[in-house]
Amino acid sequence: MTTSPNQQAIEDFVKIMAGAVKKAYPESSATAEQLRSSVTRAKPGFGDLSSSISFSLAKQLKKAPAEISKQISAATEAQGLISAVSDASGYLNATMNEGAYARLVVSAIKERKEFYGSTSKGKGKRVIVESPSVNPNKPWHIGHLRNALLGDAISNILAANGYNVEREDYIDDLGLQVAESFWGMRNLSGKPEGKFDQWLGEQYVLVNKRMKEDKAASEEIKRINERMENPASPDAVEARKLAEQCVMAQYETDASYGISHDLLVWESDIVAGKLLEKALKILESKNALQRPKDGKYAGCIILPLEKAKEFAKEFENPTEETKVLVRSNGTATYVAKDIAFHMWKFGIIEDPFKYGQFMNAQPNGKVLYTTSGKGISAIFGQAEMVVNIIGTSQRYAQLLLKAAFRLSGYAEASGNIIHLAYGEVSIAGGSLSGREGGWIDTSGRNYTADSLLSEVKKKALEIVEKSEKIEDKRKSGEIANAVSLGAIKFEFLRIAPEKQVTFSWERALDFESNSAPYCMYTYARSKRILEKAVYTPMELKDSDYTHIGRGADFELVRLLGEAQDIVEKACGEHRPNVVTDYLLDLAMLFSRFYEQMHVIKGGEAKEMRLALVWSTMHVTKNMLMLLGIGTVDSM
RNA sequence: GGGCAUGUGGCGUAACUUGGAUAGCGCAUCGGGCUUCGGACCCGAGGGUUGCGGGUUCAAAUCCCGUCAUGCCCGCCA
Repeated sequence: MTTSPNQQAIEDFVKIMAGAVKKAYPESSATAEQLRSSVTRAKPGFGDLSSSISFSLAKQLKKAPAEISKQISAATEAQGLISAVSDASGYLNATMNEGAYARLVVSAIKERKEFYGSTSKGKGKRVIVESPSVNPNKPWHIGHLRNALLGDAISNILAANGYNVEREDYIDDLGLQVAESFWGMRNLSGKPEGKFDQWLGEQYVLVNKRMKEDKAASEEIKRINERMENPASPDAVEARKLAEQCVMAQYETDASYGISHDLLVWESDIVAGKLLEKALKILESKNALQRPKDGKYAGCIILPLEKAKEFAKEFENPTEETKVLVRSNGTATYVAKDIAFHMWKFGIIEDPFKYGQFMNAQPNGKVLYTTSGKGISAIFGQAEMVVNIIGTSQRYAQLLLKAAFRLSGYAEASGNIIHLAYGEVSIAGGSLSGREGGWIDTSGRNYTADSLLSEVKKKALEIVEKSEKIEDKRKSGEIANAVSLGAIKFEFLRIAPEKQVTFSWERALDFESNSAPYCMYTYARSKRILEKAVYTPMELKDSDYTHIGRGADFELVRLLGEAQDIVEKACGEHRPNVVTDYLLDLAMLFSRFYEQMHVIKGGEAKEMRLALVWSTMHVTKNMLMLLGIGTVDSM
């Protein structure tokens, strides 16, 4: 287990305090854990680390915090990375030994390079991330994009914490939407042109309008949908082909955003594999189900929820006493299907799938597998943890899912289903409904992921072409592409997942400050400085570490020493915006450092400062990678 | 009717899970800085009763209760 430089400093501070507390107040008790959790990053002007332990001890000691901190402070003996401890209005403030800490941070980065910041917390644990699961009859709009970007970032962050991550995309090819599109292909006159998902999505809007006006068409679509449930029917085979063609087009969007997956799971394969029947059998054997003979739910299979009240306060509402899993006509509800799918995810149900190759040229170079009627057997699923990137509107459905696991005795799995609920994306004055066509803008600038990327690219190219820093103009397109992807991804990821987003073109096209281009600029800038200095990273001499100051240089060291803490936090909270915040701090501090102290003409401090530039460059790159954002050497 | 989430300067947001010193950052506004390592930058100024009202606490943006606003959910629909 790797301990970050910051954590090491905190440990030293904790040791010092433990010794001092014992000496000053032998009658008191403060555990290492209490001391540890009392430590925070110090406010500027109060050293490097602060502890509020005196406030907690005040009650049991019946003394004023200021008096306690004074006594403890007086009893401290500096050791390790901490050079001094003082007290101020009740707080204990520790000052780090700059040279020793800088040495620790710089050497850790030199040693671990692209792995600096990563941990082995989740080593050996399989986790499935499900995202973005877009219906296979329309293009991704910017809401789906938010989902996909969160899924990609969370997957990267989990992987950086040592988890074995499986990226899955669930394709609901049996929904009414697909039946509608299927009907449209047969009955409307338009012929596919352009990108298939875009075309199909536009047609879907037309079919949907028609359904409202034309009762016969509406009835026929419903019959098609019923036939699709039978895997052997010609309609099922044809509809699957249509959906596959659409998914193929959607994966061009995946690829253009640099996103890859491991597996597509098709609803039709879940049905063919009889997952639902197996799941119901298991639930029944655990006495979690009921089959009422009369009353409101006569003929249904239901999941009673009274017992769920004990563990989820959301179930306290007395109107929700039950959830229907199978209707009286024998068809299953969404929640039932989802329970079955999740039993497969956790390996509770034996794997009935065969796997084929869907694509072999993804951005990460890996094959994209798909569930299929034929193909090879392989090890997918069997996860210990499942992260579902699904909108907040599905909160209740996800709770029912967890409840079903809990009620059937799979308490551990239930706790390991994580619903990463993100706020849905809207546009000023409207929604992005696929059905109603809210994603289509008559100005030609759509709210699709494809359209967004091409608009942002246009703007980026304008800026790039004006840049004097790019010597090789042939690279302009490539650079504009990288900058655009970064800008878009960062703009979505910097906002906490649970917050709703109202999309704005103005913000999407702003590349200044709080943005990926700002962070990428830091990288390109540091890279160029190192080139000019003809720098090769090597061991610094002891004397070099005496040239670390107390200004932006040490602040930078502090931040660099926290990278791993950030990666752990982002993972534990499932919040990529922890990483974006860190990157902004890092870029800002680097700029300040650069303005304040000359690197190449830094005299005796030159080697130390170059090492900081080199370190910042690496850490910036590592952290951007977690967000799926690449770097460019010039921009 | 019930439940969940959100509410922070004009706008977009961070800190809330785990209470801690002066609520951080960006945009916009105003003022300053390129003959010096990359100006997609930096420095400075103004702008806040953290929706509102109570409570707990030495200490509340953070925890508890109430209330208002916004969004979403509460089907044998999909």
